[in-house]
Amino acid sequence: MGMEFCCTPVFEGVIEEKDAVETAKAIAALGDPVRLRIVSLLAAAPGGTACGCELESPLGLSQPTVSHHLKILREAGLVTGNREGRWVHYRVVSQRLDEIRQVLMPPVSVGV
Amino acid sequence: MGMEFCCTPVFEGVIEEKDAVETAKAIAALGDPVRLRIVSLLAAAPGGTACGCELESPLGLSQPTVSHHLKILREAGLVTGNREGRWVHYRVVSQRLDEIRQVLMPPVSVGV
DNA sequence: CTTTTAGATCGATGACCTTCGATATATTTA
DNA sequence: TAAATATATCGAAGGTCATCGATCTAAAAG
Repeated sequence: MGMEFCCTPVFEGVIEEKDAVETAKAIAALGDPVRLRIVSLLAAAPGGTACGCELESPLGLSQPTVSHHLKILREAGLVTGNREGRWVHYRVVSQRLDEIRQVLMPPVSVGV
Repeated sequence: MGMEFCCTPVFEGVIEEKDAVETAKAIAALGDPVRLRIVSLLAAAPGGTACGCELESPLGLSQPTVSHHLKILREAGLVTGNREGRWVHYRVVSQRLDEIRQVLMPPVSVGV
């Protein structure tokens, strides 16, 4: 119980099943090579945004498949989509990435 | 290319498909409620270790199922297992968790 | 209003994944 | 050696997921 760390350690107690299901769902959204690349592509895009149609070619996937992955990322809160005319501009939600990273904070106060 | 950050930003360039597959596999290993709880249980265990047989009851799963998940976590480098007599003492690999967290480092230099 | 383009949804298919009982292997104990 | 305990592996059943073509909705352009 030292508490000399900047962020709340994850596994102070044992994570409960209900929380585990919810957290795992968010992490699983990133546990796919296509979705990992989508996040990467959005982050590297000029202005940090890109529309779905711009992702199909670099990913080498069909439009429905890209739309499917974007939906999963959206539902996981990892990207947002703003419609502008015909296009939907997608953007990475950095705060959500931060949250997931904090969940994976190693249990420094317990280990070894 | 500022480099005013303590850690290497993730998405400087776009992650390549090959790397994405490998990284996604590691993240997917944590994208499961059971395996998330296993990591939590190991971290909370006295000395940071526990054998497989101690996990069955709190997880409410059969021995083969627990063994299956431990294998996935092992192959992802997230836990190590040291045999001592009849038991295999499992332990969380904090460094591996750190690596995954760094991969998810938000693209601060690009966003918004 | 018709055509064009972007995006979402539907339905199907094939692959993968979780789970278990049964069984095999490893190691200690009697 | 025989029995008991911990772990790993096998094979099967059931569910979930990624992917696509076809289709529908939304919005701009002609």
